[in-house]
Amino acid sequence: MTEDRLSRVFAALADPTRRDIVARLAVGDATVGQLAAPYDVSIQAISKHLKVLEEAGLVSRGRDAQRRPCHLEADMFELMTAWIDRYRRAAEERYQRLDALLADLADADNEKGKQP
Amino acid sequence: MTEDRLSRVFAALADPTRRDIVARLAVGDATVGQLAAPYDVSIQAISKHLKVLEEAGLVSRGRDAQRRPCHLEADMFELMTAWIDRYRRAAEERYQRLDALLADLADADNEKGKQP
DNA sequence: TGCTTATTCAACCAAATGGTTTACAACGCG
DNA sequence: CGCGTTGTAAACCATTTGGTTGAATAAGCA
Repeated sequence: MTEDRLSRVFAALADPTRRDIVARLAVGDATVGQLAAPYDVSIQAISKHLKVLEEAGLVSRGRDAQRRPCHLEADMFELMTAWIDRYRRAAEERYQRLDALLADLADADNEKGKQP
Repeated sequence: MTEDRLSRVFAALADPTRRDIVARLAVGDATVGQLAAPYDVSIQAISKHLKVLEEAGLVSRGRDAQRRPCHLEADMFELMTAWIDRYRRAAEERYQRLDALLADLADADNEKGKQP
């Protein structure tokens, strides 16, 4: 394996067409042909996009005769939200500490100002 | 503009080095040199990464003499979580509707079974 | 069996990406 | 002023990516 899960998930969702496909699959499962219909790119291009989404763990595929129904694996989203939340929260905490620090400094200044 | 905000944010975070930098900046602001120190790539490569993060709106840079302190813009994370949550929730709802449907079918079968 | 439908595989191409090196700009300091 | 420090810009290179077309595979149907 050359790249980790998180990288593949983020990279997969960096493409607007793939985000579109995810949005479509959130409504319900669909075949490659059904997913390709709205776009004016070849069906092979959509097949490639689905492979990327599958390798990222965002989509799984079953089999129904010639068709390969695609299914959204929403679990992968939690992996991303976990990552994002971790650093968003850290940044927020840092901001609050800075805020408190500035408030303290302001207080100190006020104290000083009271005895010229 | 050739690509939308969301695409740039996802693409920026698809690179492990850039996710590392975000993690580092969540702790506190830092200069390019400080951010580059842990890696064995050139400082120019890190500078490029920062440019990508900046264009994605994830990082902003001030100026302190020769130094250009980098600051994490945590707001951008909300854009992502909003997108993710939207489709995760849709997929969950769909799953629950399917669940209810299957339960109904099972009930119907039970009713049938009661009168042979 | 052969025909049609649904999908993937393979080879190819242009553009983007992540890295390098060299050169250059901005600033503080002696 | 000249000098070291800090960072960006430019040119270049290898690899990846998103697309194409044409051939191959898989399964239902006449």
